[in-house]
Amino acid sequence: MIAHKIVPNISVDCVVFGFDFEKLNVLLVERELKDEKSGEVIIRDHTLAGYHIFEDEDLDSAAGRILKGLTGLDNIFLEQFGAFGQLDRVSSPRDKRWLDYINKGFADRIVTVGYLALIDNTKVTLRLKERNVSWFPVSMVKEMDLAFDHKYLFYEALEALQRKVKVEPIAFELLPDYFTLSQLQKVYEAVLGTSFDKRNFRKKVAQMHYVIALKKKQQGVAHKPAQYYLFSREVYEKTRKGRISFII
Amino acid sequence: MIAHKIVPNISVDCVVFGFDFEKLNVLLVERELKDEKSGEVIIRDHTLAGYHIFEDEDLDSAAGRILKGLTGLDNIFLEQFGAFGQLDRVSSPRDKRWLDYINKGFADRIVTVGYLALIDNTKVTLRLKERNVSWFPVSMVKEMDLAFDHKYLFYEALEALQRKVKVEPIAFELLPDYFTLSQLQKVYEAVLGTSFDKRNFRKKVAQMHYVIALKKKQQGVAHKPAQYYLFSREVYEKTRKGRISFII
DNA sequence: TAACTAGGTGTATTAAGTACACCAACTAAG
DNA sequence: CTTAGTTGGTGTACTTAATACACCTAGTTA
Repeated sequence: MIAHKIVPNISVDCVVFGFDFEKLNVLLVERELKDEKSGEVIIRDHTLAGYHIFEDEDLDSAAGRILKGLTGLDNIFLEQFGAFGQLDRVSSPRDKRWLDYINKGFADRIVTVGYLALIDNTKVTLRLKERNVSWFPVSMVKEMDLAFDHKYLFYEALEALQRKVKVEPIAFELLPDYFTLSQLQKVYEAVLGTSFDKRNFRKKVAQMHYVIALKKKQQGVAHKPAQYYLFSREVYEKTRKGRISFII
Repeated sequence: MIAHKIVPNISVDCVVFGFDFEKLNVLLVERELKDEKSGEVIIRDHTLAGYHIFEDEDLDSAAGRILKGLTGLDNIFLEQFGAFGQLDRVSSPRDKRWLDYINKGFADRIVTVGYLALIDNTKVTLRLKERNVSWFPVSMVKEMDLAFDHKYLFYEALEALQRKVKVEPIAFELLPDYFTLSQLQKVYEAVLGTSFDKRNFRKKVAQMHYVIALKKKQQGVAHKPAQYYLFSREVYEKTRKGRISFII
């Protein structure tokens, strides 16, 4: 492993969303600081997944590297949702204390680039517990105190997700390759915090020619088995409507 | 004037759009480098409006400061459209030469935060020529070589503008406080690069209750005088529809 | 074999998008 | 003072999408 040189004042934070067929979850890293002498825990709270960038990597690569480290996955959906450089980003006494202990060499003034990541829960669940990383329901995160300004970044990411999901086919990133229409509906409901009428929802999906029915059906479920569908990016790219209308 | 300490590896670039009732324009700064001995011009091309951030200012403040310097205006519409940290951002020989001469103290690896700015042309036109700054039609910029990766940033900003204008009432930022419906239509057409049917456009505007007819009319024009309208952000905020439908 | 569960379907109404043509009000030129 | 030129302003018919709403189906489990 090559030792990479860190850029001290630029970092990347990832807000990683996952869907467990019930609700939307966020990946948080537990931060724990023990007193050197007594061993007593001084700080225990949560942060987003983030780290400084290296001198020799792009921003996107840095985000990819961080996610790979936490989830073991490559090719995760990743998109910037903003850059954050408030002077008071690291303001609370506990954050300062943390930096005093841990981050000694790093600058006080850090600009962080926020990345929204969407992952298919069924592909992970793996190496999360080795590290102190776990899923938290979005509803719970809203009640938690996160380190630094990460609560703010979380909200910004959530809003970006809600904005984008209405306009781009990114909900599929939260589902496995094959999914049922009920699962698709639940993702939209979980992300947007609403509920849709089943028949109207399916009517809408029927217009999306890039959501394609498979021959497979569910098996071993205690009800009428549902049909599986897949999302074809290829068809999407070809048939996307160049709507030039505006809706404000 | 206080001397501010510069953050060497973080900068802000502004893509400033303006509308002259005909077409969309972008503000570019002429970059000129003369040979120290001969006085011969070695480099002459254009860049976006940008500069490094100061240690003691936020990103938004930095962007605001840069715009204030170029246009004299405060309270300009400003929004991030991305952060750019490619390793090869500064790649061409002329860019390297430029940095050798001018930017001696600065880092090679610079992350820049891109800001989209929209301004009402009628309020500027002022102090632009004192500095080597001027408006270029978007169509012309597409044909120009800009310094660094600024051509790329320009396209990213243009796309962000086109995306946002369809969904948020930002077209008004490009118009004076009072405007006619034809002017409003022309902004949309200039930004999106299309044309709309006049009657359908006006039908749509009629649904926007935050576009309010004034009693004033145009004067001294060689045709039927048009009515003036204004955009009320207040009404917009109150009446914006919480559409939870998705259109993909 | 009955109870349970989620899957799957159609119709009527309303709202919005689209295509399309003519008269009105003002100035400028003759 | 009349005409030409220019942009402003309006309405209708048709098509498409959004919404509201209720019942039968195909499996598993008790």
